[in-house]
Amino acid sequence: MKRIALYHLETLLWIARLGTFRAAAERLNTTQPAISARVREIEDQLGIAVFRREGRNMVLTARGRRLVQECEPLWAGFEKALLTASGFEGATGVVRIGSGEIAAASCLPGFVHAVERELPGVTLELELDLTARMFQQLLGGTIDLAFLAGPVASPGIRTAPIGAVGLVWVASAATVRAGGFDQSLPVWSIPDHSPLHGVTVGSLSAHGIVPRSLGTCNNVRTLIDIVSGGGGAAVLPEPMVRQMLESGALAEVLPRPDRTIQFEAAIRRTESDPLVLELFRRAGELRIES
Amino acid sequence: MKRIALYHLETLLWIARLGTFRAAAERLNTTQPAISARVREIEDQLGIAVFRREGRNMVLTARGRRLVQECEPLWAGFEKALLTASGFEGATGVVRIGSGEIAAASCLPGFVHAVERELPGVTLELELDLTARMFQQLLGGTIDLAFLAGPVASPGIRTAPIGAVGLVWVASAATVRAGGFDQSLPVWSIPDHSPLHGVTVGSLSAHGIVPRSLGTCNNVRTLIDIVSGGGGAAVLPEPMVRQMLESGALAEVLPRPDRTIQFEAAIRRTESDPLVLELFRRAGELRIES
DNA sequence: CGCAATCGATAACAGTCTCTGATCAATGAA
DNA sequence: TTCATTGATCAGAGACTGTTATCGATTGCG
Repeated sequence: MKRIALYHLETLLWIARLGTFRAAAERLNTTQPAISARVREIEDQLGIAVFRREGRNMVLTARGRRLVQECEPLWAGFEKALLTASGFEGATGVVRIGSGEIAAASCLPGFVHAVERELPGVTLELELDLTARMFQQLLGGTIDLAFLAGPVASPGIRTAPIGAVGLVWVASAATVRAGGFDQSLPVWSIPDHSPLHGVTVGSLSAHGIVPRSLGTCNNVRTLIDIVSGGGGAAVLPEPMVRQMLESGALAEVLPRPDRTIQFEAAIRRTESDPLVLELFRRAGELRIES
Repeated sequence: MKRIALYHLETLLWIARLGTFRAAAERLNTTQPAISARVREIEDQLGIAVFRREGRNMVLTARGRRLVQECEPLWAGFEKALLTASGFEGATGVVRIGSGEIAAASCLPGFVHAVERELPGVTLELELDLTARMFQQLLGGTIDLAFLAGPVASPGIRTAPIGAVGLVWVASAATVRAGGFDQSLPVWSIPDHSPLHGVTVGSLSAHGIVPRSLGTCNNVRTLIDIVSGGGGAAVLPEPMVRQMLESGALAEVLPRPDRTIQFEAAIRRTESDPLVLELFRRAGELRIES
């Protein structure tokens, strides 16, 4: 009984969350046989069946479910006790972070740097994806913490604002020299998932402009490449193009839109891992500014 | 961080209780170097000093003390969750039981047998000692559960009555044939720690008997040997001499005293180990009768 | 002061455990 | 059926844990 370690319980909790041994193995950075072995150890030690075969999946038995329920708060409390004891300096573990591309450009460098400086021992695994998919991944347990653009709200998700960045209308210097912003200039934007899209459309109609075309690209870096290559104009986050504006590669072609892009950090509302909560707290202390 | 197991915490808790690594090692049925290694593992994992050298002892640091305080209920919670999950059938561990000699004769056989039948995997370590010393051992953590004779009360100790046995005045058959109980017959008893002593003295004065001598022996079995060898008369628990009464080796020499010997189970009031609490609960369900 | 007792640290070695990687059987979907 | 997925199993390598036998440091006692 005493030979049950914390990672046994952690394993149990992640299997319960993710549904399969394999997913838990991936989440815990190990292999499926190792997960099987841990489960078998738990069952041997306790002398009960925690899982029951159901088709090709394993499902918690009644006792197993109860055990998980009882252990979850205990495990969280335990992690918290250990982490606070070491002032989070001895924090160890892997935290998966998802981020939208715009948020990544603005938030991730500073955040990652701060974590690596203040919490060595914590490994971050970053994954850039669309905001929409991020929610699934958060709720599904594939990621623990997300950085998103635009005010979002969803049941089961807890968010904290971490700042905003201004927007600018830019086009390549060559485009400006060739006549500036007129109706013949293509406009590029991000698919309508993103708040950037709304700002682009709104700003165009506010200026009474109907562009020749409104192209979209789901990758902001590529979009910048397109614009800087003379492909048209776009509304972009100021920090992402600041350098190119300063170097003259890009130029502003319309007044800056009033609206800003809000950034938020997000976690599961039911998150109990103290390390994730601590990272969320620290993320909330980030102040992103133009 | 995840590599900390439950026994690491248990180790910490027992060091905190007992004061030295060595004592904890003995209590946990292992060696002192193993304890040192566990402590080092905890400190390495947390990156903090849990103990500080103080003369030739190790003392908890402020952080260490806090960690212990926070972990104690968590550890108990884990143990309880695991034990209840397995219905105590998978219970594993060593529980130290202290017992007075009289209580041992009346309570231990049944209790030990029940535990071995219903809770295989639980190892009991029995130690017979004087009631007075039992309290020290309980409070000091050397034993976890005690069986005692006579109503006792002490701060820091929780007790539960588990029954009573009647008393008989006995002497050897030879002694009875030689004239029965008269003033010339020596009386034997236990030192005044025990309630038996009070009963012996009270019963003598109630019968107006002043014995030739009142010897004491701190070992009841030896005392029985003395009496059955013709050495005198004594007040003894009925179950302990029943067989010798039936076989005729001993005979009753005075009316049975009204008073009985009460038996109680005792644990630390602060006890948190679910296994010990469970054994205490089961002990409380014992019903000892004459 | 010297001596014995106690405390904890350390090193070497043996035994055990745990993980990985490569399979295999069972199940369900195309 | 064929293929993809899930978990079980097994052999081997590597890491970990515990024990024994020591050591240095400190304390208490003559």
